[in-house]
Amino acid sequence: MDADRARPIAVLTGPTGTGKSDFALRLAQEFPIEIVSVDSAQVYRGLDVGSAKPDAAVRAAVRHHLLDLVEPTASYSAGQFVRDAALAIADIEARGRVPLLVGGTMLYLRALIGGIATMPQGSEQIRAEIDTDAQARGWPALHARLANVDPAAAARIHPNDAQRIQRALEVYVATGEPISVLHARTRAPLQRKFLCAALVPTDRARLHLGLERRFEAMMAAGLLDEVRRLFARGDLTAEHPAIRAVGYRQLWSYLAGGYSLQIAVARAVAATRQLAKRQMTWLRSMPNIASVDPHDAQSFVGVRECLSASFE
RNA sequence: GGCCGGGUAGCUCAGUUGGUAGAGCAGCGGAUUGAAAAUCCGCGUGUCGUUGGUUCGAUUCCGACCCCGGCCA
Repeated sequence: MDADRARPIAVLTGPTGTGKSDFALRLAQEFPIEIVSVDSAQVYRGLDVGSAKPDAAVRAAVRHHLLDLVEPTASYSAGQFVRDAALAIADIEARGRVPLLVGGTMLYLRALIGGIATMPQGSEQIRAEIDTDAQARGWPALHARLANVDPAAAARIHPNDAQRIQRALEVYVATGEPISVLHARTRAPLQRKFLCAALVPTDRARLHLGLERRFEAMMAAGLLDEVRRLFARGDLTAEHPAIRAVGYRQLWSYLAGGYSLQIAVARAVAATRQLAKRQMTWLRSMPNIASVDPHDAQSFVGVRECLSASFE
């Protein structure tokens, strides 16, 4: 058990659509691995084909954690993820097995590795109040209000970044403390080392082609029906985080009459490319991650080499 | 074949009363602390269809030609 605690935790990340899950399954054939998903869309029940969630057969073969945690009406979060992931890792290791973190939600990953400040979770009520205020006075006015109570945060947050202005004010209203002060108290949640490999394609054009084909495959696998089911529930709107996910958002707009299916698909594919690009921007800024090109013939061997110290 | 539109950034289009042009989207780079597959910031030289003519100067005016729509034969 103490040997386990000293052992670094393996992480396999990278932009969307690069084969992380496939590699994870192959690793699981060689080592006593259980997979911990690091994915902000797969936590929602009912988001299956569009989130590339492992199916029942795969989940029967290899145990997966942190899938289907909440209803799509709910709002999951990075803070919740850190707690859930820590519990999953402890559970896996307590049974003598080895966790492998797999996924591309970089904020979640960074929060787990580097920590996230202890702060109140989002409050519907406070956010609604701030929204009302913003409607009346405009976001620049709220940015100015933030500058009064928390100049450090205001300096870091762009006056147009409504979401972050709102969050900073929300935290101040809820706690009476500036969010910048809380951020400064951030500490790593786990006293563990991490061994990180990332699948990062060198050839951008090839990545783009792959993402387009992948989305078409999702459509062929019934993604539109899946979104129709969510649409028909009646308790979801385009504002819910689950419905804002890539693919779901665009098909939702199509169902709501916003534009044609053809345009929805084109926009969904573009949104996927943009997601992959942002994920790669994250990776460039994160230290100690070994990059492997998934198109390289030796990529699987490379990943196994990177992570093997965690498995033995 | 005739007439009418239109051919300008990868795409959709605006514009220049003659001084070589700009939006949206896409793309690229960046930020990222409980919505993160979210949110936000920055980046715009392209034979202005081709070719002659007029002009100090043409993408803009005139002619011819080519291509794409539509209408008429």
